[in-house]
Amino acid sequence: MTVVNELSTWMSAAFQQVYPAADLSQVKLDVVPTADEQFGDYQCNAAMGLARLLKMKPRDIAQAVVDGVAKPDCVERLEVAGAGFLNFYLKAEWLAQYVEGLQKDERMGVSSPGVGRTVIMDYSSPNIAKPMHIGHIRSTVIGNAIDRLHRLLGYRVIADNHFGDWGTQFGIMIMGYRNFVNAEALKTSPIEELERVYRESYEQSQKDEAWLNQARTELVKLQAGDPENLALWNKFIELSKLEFDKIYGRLGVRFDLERGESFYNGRLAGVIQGLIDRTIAEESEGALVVRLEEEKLPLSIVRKSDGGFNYAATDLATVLSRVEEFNPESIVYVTDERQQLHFRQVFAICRRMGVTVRLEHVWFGLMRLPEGTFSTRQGNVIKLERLLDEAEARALAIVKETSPEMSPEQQKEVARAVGIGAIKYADLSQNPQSMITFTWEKALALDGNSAPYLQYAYARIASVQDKYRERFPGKDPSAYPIRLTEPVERKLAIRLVRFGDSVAQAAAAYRPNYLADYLYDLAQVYSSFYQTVPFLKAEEGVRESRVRLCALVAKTLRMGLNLLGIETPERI
RNA sequence: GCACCUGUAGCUCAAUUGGACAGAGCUUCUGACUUCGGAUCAGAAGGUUGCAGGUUCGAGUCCUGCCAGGUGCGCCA
Repeated sequence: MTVVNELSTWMSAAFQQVYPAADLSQVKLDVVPTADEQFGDYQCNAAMGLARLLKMKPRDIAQAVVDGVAKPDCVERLEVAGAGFLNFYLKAEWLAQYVEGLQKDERMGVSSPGVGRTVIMDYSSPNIAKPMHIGHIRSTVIGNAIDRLHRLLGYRVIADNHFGDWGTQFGIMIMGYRNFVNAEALKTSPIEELERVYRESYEQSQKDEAWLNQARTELVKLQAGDPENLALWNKFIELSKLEFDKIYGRLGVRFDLERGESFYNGRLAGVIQGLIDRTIAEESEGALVVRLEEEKLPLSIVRKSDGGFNYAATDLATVLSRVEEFNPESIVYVTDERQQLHFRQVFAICRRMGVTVRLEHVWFGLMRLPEGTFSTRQGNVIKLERLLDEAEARALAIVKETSPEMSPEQQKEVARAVGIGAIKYADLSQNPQSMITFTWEKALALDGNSAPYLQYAYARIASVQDKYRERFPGKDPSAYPIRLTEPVERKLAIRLVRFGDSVAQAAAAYRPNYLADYLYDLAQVYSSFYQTVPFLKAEEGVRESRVRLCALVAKTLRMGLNLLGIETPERI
């Protein structure tokens, strides 16, 4: 149980006790961390909200609680301040005790609300036969962080990479392959060659009607199971997956399932028939549509007038299939903002079909270049591979300069962790929904609020601990109690205590940046601690207490960064 | 035309979902002991939160109207 939960529970009971007649259900009684440490460690803002309900002054309401109810054990002082805020100041000894407990707790105070619950995560989902570019990194990195957060909270997470492997692009693709492919190029860089072939065939189709018709024919043949086209299609998938796996390997991303859209082909007709039978869908201009006026949404086409199914049909079939097979509590999609309407329509249709699973669309802002949006056709895309290479190269230049004593292999390894970490953190530290303008400078920043700042803090702690063992061989810091005497130590302890809440909050809101914020704040307080008080030169007892605090910060940073998919080398 | 999103310091972004005087980083300026890693720390400067109203104890956050940008909207996924 986290401190917030404990205090919130107490707070509710306290209000209940003092105002038994009031209907408290409509007021938020939660206790939250204070915005500013001058107002204590935690605060409750409920008294202001209750003022109208009780027809009393907020400060009087708060004061009555302070006077009328015994404080919880952990609280030193409970004060009424400002307009009617209730400020909690925790006891130093209790804090120290709690922190001792965190050291023994492998989970660092993170609770397990997800035990026995299943969530399906649908993220990354690149298109077959196209290279991954910077537009794919957000879905992959944000989705993976949300995935990891839920796993730690005890959820059974099924991460599914829902490849785009069944679009109309395959007709054009097959035509291109037959006419333009260069076997040599296909061997050395398969995806780039496939992309080139696609582009050429696409251009041809734009100016050549016969070409386009032939492409359509090839698509129909493929969908009808033509062995030759099927073989080509499988080849595209195989080559693409090899390429994707390289990227996923570098990013530390793993999926439990890799089911492309084609996996659901066999179910499409049945699902659509169900919509017809239940009169959810109707015919209009030859197509089959679902009208969504009640939901105030534009209608959705679920089957084209030529009888073909589109992505709405696929997504519906996917939901039904997932529900049937895994019975999840929720399905979470991580895609860019352009798909908001689409998912709202799909979710609305699901509800009409009686699907009760919780459906969440976690959308993020489109990534664009300073000169505008990028697109495959304009050819101004930045390949993900190149971005990762560049990040590692820049990190390597710095590592060589600052850690010349390391072996070249070690430098490379550190540069990898730092470079990839920097890229991920640049994305995860901001609100997913904000639109981001890509610049090399920002994506690869290595100072200030960045992954290397956190990794640096971690590496310094590792160094402190090595030096401690060196200078005081055989000594166990845990034999000494944790003492919180300096203000900065108390500040640090409060941060440690908040880790569990921070993780829970980030997961519940699907907002990894809450956790990134927390970690950055923790590292800042630690850096200040590191700079202002001596560890190894402090007197016995104080020294051990501080070394123990260092260890706890290290543990928290390691766990927290791991949740963001960022590594923590012992030396950087 | 309709719908959704965004607008916060010179730049890039936060803001515990309605809470206390709006916070960081970058940039600029000042300082850090022959001490545990200076990829650091302490400090300064920088704001009418796009504009105008409204709701209430309290608004960057909610409502209305404008302005600017982005995205989507019957046969691509």
